[in-house]
Amino acid sequence: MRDTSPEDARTGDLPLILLDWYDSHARAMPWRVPPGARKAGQRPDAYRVWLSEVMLQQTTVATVRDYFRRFVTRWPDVTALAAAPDAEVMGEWAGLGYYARARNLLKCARVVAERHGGVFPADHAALLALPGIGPYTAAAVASIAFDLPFTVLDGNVERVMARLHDVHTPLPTAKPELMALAQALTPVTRPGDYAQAVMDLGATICTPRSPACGICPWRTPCAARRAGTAADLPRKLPKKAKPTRHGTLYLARRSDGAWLLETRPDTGLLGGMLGWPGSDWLDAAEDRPVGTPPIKADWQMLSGEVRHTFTHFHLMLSLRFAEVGMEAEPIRGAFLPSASFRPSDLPTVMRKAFDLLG
DNA sequence: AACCCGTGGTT
DNA sequence: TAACCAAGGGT
Repeated sequence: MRDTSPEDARTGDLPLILLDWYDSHARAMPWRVPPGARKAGQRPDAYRVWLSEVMLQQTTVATVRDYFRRFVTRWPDVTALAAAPDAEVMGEWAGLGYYARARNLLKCARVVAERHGGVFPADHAALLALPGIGPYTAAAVASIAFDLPFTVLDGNVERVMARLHDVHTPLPTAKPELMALAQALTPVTRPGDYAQAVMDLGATICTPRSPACGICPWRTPCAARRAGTAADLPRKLPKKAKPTRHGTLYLARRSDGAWLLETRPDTGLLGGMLGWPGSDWLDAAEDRPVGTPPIKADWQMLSGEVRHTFTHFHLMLSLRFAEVGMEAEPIRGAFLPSASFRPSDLPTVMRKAFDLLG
């Protein structure tokens, strides 16, 4: 067993202290190879690492687990994913949010399939050049899948570094400073396990609200713990208030059970996703926007209302419902046969509207 | 550089 | 209940 006394901290062996902690405290995840197996030479599949990392962008592990399992069951490798129809991938992603991720996921899979022979490049710069792979994900795949010594800087690492070094500069200004501190600690040995170890530390011990400093493997060298500032770090610039927008959705059911839906344009909010036709969504309107119905029908207003909050605004939607005959011609959207309509293919705000029908 | 882009759980 | 937060990337 390696020595983890305070002596290590003073001699600057923080990475080893953390790796020792990780060896016994690593969280188990479907895309992860545990530290014991990694030491025996096993490496995680780069496709699974990449897929999990994209899903985990701004998304909790608990939410990602089931999506990840469904994706790898349906598309076991990048070639299979690259061959999938857009609508199937967007439908499987529905509910996860940040739908540009799914569009870029497909673009990336197709580039890897066509230009890299179906193999993810073991090269940081080549990874960074792929759609949907930014600085964090490139470093994560390079280190976790290929054990290349790159430094991940996500929300966890920012928090851990801000506390370890008692950095009071608010985010996002502090980002370059925190990156430099994180890079200085990244070891050449086991960089993949180290990257996952820092994130596990941030997720389980060095948590945002009440950090468990008493059981932290870095409690001795931690400057914020010494200063009593851990729970207040990292500082963040205040966020803008969210405006409230209003709009109307139209839900039409044909006599054969088909639903009138449209695929949204692949740019902007809910881009590329299935949804109910409706009005524009406007700020604090005196009169709620009604727009133009997508089909000629006897529309009835529903009493209920959909409330939903996006990243940067609240939304309140009123609903109108109609039953139409087989001869009816949509002005917008297309009828989707009930046999091929899965409510789970809808983004959450649209599924809320469907659920409101009962 | 600043803004856009989802959702669900926690406090 | 409202605010905060999560393995960020694109433009």
